[in-house]
Amino acid sequence: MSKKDDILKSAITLFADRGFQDASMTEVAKMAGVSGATVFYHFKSKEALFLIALETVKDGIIKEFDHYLSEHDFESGIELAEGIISFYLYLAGTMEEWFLLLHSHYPYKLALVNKECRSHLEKIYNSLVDIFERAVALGREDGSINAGDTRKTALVIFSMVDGVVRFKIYNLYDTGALFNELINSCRKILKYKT
Amino acid sequence: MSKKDDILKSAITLFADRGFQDASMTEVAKMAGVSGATVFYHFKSKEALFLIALETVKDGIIKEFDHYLSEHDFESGIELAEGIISFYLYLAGTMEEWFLLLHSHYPYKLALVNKECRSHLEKIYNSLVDIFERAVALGREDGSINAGDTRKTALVIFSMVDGVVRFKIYNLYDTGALFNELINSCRKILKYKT
DNA sequence: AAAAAAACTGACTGACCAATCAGTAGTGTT
DNA sequence: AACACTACTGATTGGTCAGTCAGTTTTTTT
Repeated sequence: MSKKDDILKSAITLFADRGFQDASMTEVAKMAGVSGATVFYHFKSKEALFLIALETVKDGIIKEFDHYLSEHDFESGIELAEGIISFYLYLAGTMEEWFLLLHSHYPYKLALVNKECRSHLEKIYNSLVDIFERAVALGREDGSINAGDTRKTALVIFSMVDGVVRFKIYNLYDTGALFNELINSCRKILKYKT
Repeated sequence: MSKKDDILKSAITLFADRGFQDASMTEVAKMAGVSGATVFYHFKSKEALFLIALETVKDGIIKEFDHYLSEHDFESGIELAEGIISFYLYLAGTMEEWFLLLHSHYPYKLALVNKECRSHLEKIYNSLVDIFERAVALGREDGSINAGDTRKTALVIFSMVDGVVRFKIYNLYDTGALFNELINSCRKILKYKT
């Protein structure tokens, strides 16, 4: 792995763990084992480094979901939906850094004034909601899902799952104990007519 | 309102809007219309000010819910649950600062090393989940709710509602358009047997 | 009105941090 | 070996910030 990659990896860890403002470029450099000036040689500013970190997270999430969906077969829309939910929770456990970064306030503040940041966030959330939406649409075709508006149903399911992820990464509740209840709740939302 | 109150009010606004690290004591002082040193006269450190801000939010949320519940009558457990959800979303709209503060990363990081912070957060979340749980328990008694485990059902509903609130305060989706879908989804989760 | 206590302030300090720059080391090309 | 180019660094700078302190103003008490 190149030093540039080391820096990027350290940056993701530190931005996730401490937030943008509280993670210093000196710390990033130290963690990556390079001098402070080297960080600025590879990334022109702290904000630029953050944007590339966010882009890396974006690409990672999309790639992981593509891989998961291509490797598994599902018998119905509702099974696909349950698979996606399980994988989302699994990913939030193994790649906690990504989700901490996405749950921090900074990117959403930056998005208000920075087009690139806004674009990354939109891409991430649209991709995720699209994945949920496709499952709902499939289920409505095969009869396993009877919920009303496809997009809105996908959004509510996504809100719920992401809400549980937030509880997990902020150490508020034990998500493991909640998994079955979450799947059951989603099943009810999807199965029954609105 | 005393200057101490002015300072506290400004602190809540700035901590919510910029996060702990990015809100400076000088800015708090400026917004409150006092000198920088006055802030330190009333609050011994930035962290102490944050803790009192968090405590104020805690008291505010609990008081608002107490007031709402004492002023309204509900015919069944499920109606109570729907009322609570509506009021939670309403509060997140009118008192956005409180929820921004609760959705920032800092208090949860601080809670790992600071007992008082941990205590405030536990009080807030336990109070809120208890409110949801009482509605579920009531509904199970009067037959309007048939979901399984009371506590876990309350937790999942709370996750979902708080997830939608996060989308709202981070400007990700229009929550207004999602309100009916959210209420319908909750109804399904609560109404049907697990 | 005098004394005491509380509220408040301007000026300052030491620490930290993002960013710069001049220069050095390494790597490949001719 | 000379050249060019990329990767990297130590030292420095200008700015910001939390927190302190000595001293002033305001309020309360006697």
